[in-house]
Amino acid sequence: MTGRKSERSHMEPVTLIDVARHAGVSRATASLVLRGSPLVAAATRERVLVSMQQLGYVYHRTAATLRTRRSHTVGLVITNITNPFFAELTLGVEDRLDEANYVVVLANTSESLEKQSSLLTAIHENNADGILLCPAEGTSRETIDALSSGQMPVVLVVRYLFDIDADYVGTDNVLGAKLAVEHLIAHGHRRIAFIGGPAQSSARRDRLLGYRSALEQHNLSVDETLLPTSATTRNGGHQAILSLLMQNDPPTAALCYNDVVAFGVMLGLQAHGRIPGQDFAVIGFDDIADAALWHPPLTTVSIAPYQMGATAAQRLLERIACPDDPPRSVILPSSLVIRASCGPHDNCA
Amino acid sequence: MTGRKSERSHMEPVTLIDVARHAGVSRATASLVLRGSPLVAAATRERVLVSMQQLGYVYHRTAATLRTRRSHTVGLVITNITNPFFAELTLGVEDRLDEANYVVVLANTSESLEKQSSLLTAIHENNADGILLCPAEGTSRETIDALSSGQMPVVLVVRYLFDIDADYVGTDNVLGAKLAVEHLIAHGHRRIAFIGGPAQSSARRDRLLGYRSALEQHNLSVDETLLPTSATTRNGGHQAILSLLMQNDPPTAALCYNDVVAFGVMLGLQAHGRIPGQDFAVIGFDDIADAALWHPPLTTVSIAPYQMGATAAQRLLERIACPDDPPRSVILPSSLVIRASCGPHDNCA
DNA sequence: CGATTCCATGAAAACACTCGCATTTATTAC
DNA sequence: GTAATAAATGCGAGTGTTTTCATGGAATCG
Repeated sequence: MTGRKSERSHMEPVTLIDVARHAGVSRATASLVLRGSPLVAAATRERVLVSMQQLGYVYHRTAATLRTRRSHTVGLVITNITNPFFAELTLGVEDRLDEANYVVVLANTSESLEKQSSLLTAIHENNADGILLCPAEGTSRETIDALSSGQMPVVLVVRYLFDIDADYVGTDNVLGAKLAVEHLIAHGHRRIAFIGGPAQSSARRDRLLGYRSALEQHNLSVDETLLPTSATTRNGGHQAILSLLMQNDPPTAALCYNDVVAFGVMLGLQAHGRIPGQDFAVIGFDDIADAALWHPPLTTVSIAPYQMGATAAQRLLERIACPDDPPRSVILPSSLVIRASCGPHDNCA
Repeated sequence: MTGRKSERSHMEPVTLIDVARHAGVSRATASLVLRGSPLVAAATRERVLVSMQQLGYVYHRTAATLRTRRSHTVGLVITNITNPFFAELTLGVEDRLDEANYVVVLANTSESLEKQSSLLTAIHENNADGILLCPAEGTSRETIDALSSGQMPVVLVVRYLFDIDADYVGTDNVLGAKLAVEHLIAHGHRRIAFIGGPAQSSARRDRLLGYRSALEQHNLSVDETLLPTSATTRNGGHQAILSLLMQNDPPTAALCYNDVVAFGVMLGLQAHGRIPGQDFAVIGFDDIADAALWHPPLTTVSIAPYQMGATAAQRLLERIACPDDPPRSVILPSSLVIRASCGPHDNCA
């Protein structure tokens, strides 16, 4: 007898026709079973399912995609896979899209335009039904235009582009930053830095807007040397605070572009012999899970990454369903979560 | 005149036939151009390329996959997207696979078997050419068998399964843990904890093996109450160290399952008024980028996540090329990176 | 100049599935 | 028992690409 296994190992993949033949029905019926159509009798359905089981059939989504022009796949393109903010956002996206029976393809650009461009075409070539995109720094409107003029539904997350009218889901960065800076001012700080983030991103610009507005409202001037950009990493924050502390008139507090940068800043302060929350006030942005665990626990602007992901996913589903609707922006609220990184008793006058 | 744009927006996607017609060749020729075949004259090639450009043609990989049975896609299934270890490993995978013109689909199980199973079938249905899998805790051999008997090349990364002979790329966990514990012993520690990790994973078991072996070699007994498992997160480490410190005879040092857990442990120590590196020695595992940035910098077992990803990718490519070769294990070396979390002057007798 | 070789090209068959429509079978009402 | 209706199934064409094979044309050589 020939070994069953070696037969197997060279076997052609089993198709719907095989299943149909095995179950004694036509392949159309088998297809209906597959898609849970009510048109097929319970007994028949059962028989077909058993055949699928026995033959080890696996659904050939690729072929189905070709026919239906629907891949049940969407791409999620983020800029920094290392940042827990995006991890949490990704979870929100996946949960919502799971419900709708979509598979999400996660891709990471590391803020590189070339990488982004090759990832986008890869996603496009694979017939994704839509794309969730956090545009890398310097992304041009043509990139988005090329996608949407090619019928690809796109919704921007976290960052938007100024010169293009596209779907966007983000948070109220201006308000969040303003609340944070007001909190610092209320604690008596006058020299307040704004640290980090990609120079060109809408997120940094808007947060900086809130920062400026709060200072102006309290008749404080903005010192442009206190606004360093940085890599959006712990290391970036680390470097930035170190060089700020070297200044003649160093700041006494900082609002950071995000929590990861804030962690780096706190580490840098410690390395410099300063104690965050005592010597120096630090506020983050995002409110990722780790923020509450730090020592001291980080005061930060909460922007609910999970919910943001879920909302963006929802928006994309709507866009896929109605490709001709006008673009919409969804701005989620932000709020200040007060912990201990601005002083032992953060509640102020 | 009808608006060009609205025409566009309802236009059928442009196919190879359109391109061929536009360039005045057959679609076969166009296809050859697409794949860079030397069979087509330079002038003709140019003409076709221009047509593609002008018509905005996008390659329909799905259709090509159907025909060639090659999707140029591989799945990478990890257990914790939040852990920078996996982020770095992912980078290694992507870089190697990019070179080979593969697209990697990243999927995250959060250590859930149901999630893993649904992700695996999704990847299978989408005709991935292979899968890189870090099996979630409790994964059965049947899961892998189902895949490979269905002709799907699989290589395990980071963790292996005991009862199955499959490709595997990992590190020398036993040696790494042994080196770490010996370092702690040399620093005079006698009560040494091993904290965290998924109870059933090969990685925890092997690291524990090295831990035991080092203790035995120095005639130290193993206290089973010092070996808590935990969620493989900062929070998990945080909780674990807190309850360890509540014991009658608490440990004075800990080897942690990985760096993330070690960070949590250090945070927990601080919250408990202890100073890691002075009061208490901590060693991590992985050597992710953040390890060097912590305060104090973390002594840890380096296992080169990026290289591990690249190696695993390489192994998968080989497996795809030669499906019938016998499975192979690749064990990468591990080494101890001494920094400051075991004392101010880590270099010992 | 004729024959041989070599290249470039086009026609058509796969690939595995879905969908509209036609056909068969079962159910019910009178 | 028959007709009308409803339910279940089968047929065949279509999805965009790759690949084989045969053919026609150009180039080369004796």
